[in-house]
Amino acid sequence: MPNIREVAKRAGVSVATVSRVLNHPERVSPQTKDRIDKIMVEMDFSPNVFARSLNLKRSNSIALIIPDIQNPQNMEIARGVERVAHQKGYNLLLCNTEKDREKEQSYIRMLMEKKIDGIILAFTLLLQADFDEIQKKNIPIILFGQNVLKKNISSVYSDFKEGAFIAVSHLIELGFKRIAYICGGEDHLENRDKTLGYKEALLKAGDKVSEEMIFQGKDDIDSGYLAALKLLKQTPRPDAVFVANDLMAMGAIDALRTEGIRVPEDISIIGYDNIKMSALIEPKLTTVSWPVYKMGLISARILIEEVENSGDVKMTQNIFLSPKLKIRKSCGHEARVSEIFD
Amino acid sequence: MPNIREVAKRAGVSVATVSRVLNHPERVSPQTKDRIDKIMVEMDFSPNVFARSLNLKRSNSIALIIPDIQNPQNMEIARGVERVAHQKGYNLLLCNTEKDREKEQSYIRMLMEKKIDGIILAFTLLLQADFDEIQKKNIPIILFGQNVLKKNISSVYSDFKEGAFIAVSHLIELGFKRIAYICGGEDHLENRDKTLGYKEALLKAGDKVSEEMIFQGKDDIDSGYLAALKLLKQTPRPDAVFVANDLMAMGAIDALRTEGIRVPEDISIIGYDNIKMSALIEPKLTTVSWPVYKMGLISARILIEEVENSGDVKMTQNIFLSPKLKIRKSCGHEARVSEIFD
DNA sequence: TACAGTTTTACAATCATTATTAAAATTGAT
DNA sequence: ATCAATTTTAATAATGATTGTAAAACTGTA
Repeated sequence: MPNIREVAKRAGVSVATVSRVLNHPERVSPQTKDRIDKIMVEMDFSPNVFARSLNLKRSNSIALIIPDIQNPQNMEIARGVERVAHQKGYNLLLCNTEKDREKEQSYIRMLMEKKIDGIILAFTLLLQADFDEIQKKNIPIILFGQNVLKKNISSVYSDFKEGAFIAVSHLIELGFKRIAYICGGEDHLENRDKTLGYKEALLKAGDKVSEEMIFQGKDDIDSGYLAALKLLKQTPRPDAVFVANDLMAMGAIDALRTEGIRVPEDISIIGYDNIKMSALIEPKLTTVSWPVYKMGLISARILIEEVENSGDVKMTQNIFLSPKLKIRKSCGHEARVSEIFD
Repeated sequence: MPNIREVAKRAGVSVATVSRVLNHPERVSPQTKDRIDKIMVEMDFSPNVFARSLNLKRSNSIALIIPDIQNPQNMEIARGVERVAHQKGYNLLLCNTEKDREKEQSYIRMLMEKKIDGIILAFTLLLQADFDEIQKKNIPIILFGQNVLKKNISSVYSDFKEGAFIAVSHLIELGFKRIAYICGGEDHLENRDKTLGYKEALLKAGDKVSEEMIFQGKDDIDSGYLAALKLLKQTPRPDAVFVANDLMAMGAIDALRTEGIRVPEDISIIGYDNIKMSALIEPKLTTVSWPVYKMGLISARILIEEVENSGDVKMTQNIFLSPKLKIRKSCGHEARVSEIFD
């Protein structure tokens, strides 16, 4: 593993010239550049990144912090981010917080010490104090999926309140009267937004919101299963359920099936996320889709932009992509429509 | 962001002493250690990782290379690896090759330049030449899921040939006579192993292997769907299918359902992987399970062990975990058993 | 040859740490 | 108080690339 000095010696030039070939090739004559390039491959030389980073104060890596690596939506973010990062020559550090604020904070600390170039924070549990800490260190961050505009922090988000509103309004239009709600962990802001959307849709339709119709889940399959079992004990039994994500919806459907309840004939279900699997279960899940992968791409792009233009005045971008209803079978659309016209 | 010199000055000691407090606290008197510790918090000092790495020639990060971030099994590996890495104070670089050998090579090159401490290579497409390259640089690697022992390279694997053998043997025991096979990308070694297992099981049972019963998939849902459609055109129609992974199996079941073929009444399906979702579809999928998450944990553990003991003589470990049949509904076990006793 | 313009050099400083070696301080025993 | 042994600290070198400055060595043209 040769260093720049040896390359310079072999080429009969100064280290400054070799360095310039590496960093400002336009300031070096094409002939010498070619010659030095050749010698570098020949010697299998590549500049020592540690030394370079020490000097430049950049690591050429970005980090993605997600709450749950087992959630396919989280992985879609990662897929998008990885793609852009690799394409732009950045490494991607993956940080899975397991929905644990302490682990998230520990990661943040680790990353700041590591002098990471930038961070994408998805569905964060951090508090304002934590953000202040990060901003003090001047590390660019992108907030992903957070519908709260923070001063000087760029964000990429989808409106989960709106999405929930659309979903529940759909159920209302189909004529359902007792619409239950299985919500996700309330420490996550986007889940609170969904709750707001659920309530607002009911209120707008003149229905009243009953807390007994809200069942607490924890964003994963098993908690969806459990919530559905509880929900069945409710009398009168709900005739439709809005589930805050597809994973829980799939758990819920599984529970209903084991209990012999038919979906959508006995109960309609609507999910959120439009994960790939939601089209493979029986009945195919009606759900709210939002462009996670694309949002992952965008996040990485604007993060890297911020990293590379950190000299200029900072431009804070807040990018918004809307959710859309994806109608399939789990709300028995066709069946219901005819019922309505009975 | 103070440096070690400023801390030293403030404490009235030399930088060497501060450094020793950081790295060999036992070689420093408890009083001065305490005093300097206090000053370090006070000044919010943390040692510069670039300078440290430059000196120590280690980055404190490991990389995980996987072929497909969208495959839940791949993410289970990542989950295990991330857990151990974080616990031991390492950062995890995530590299998604998208099953592209060029991208995999480009990552390897990037990582070697980055002087990564170690690499976990899952389901690699690399050739011997690539390995030689890596070994020349002396970077510890762990091969994941590769049933090929390479000299001086530790590995963690499950026997996919055996798993396929178990699956197909199960179908044979259930009395199926025309057992088709939807295989995964043949450039992946573990898929070739599964093919071997499929053939061996048939041969052992005295059945003959027919190439027309083998359908090429590409490891994802859609290719499973397509393969199933082709399979239906076969006459006589297969009465059971071994699918090389659950993702494709789910795609296949979806195709069969759209074509009005019942599973397991008309065709039985057995998958591979036992992904969480496989228990949520209708019918619940019979499949072969293997401990991916655990293997992820182990991989990270032995990798970090190798990284940290790189001074000692190297111990090559080859760790093996066996697959197990998970019987659910998609082969119509109960139904079939009774048929057999008719 | 002289001149302007471009390209390259030599050298030092910088980044922040750790390892090595040598020196200083402390301890206990006499 | 003295000496040796031990502990603790200091001083310096090494890690490898980047950058800047001032001087030198090349171009080609007139």
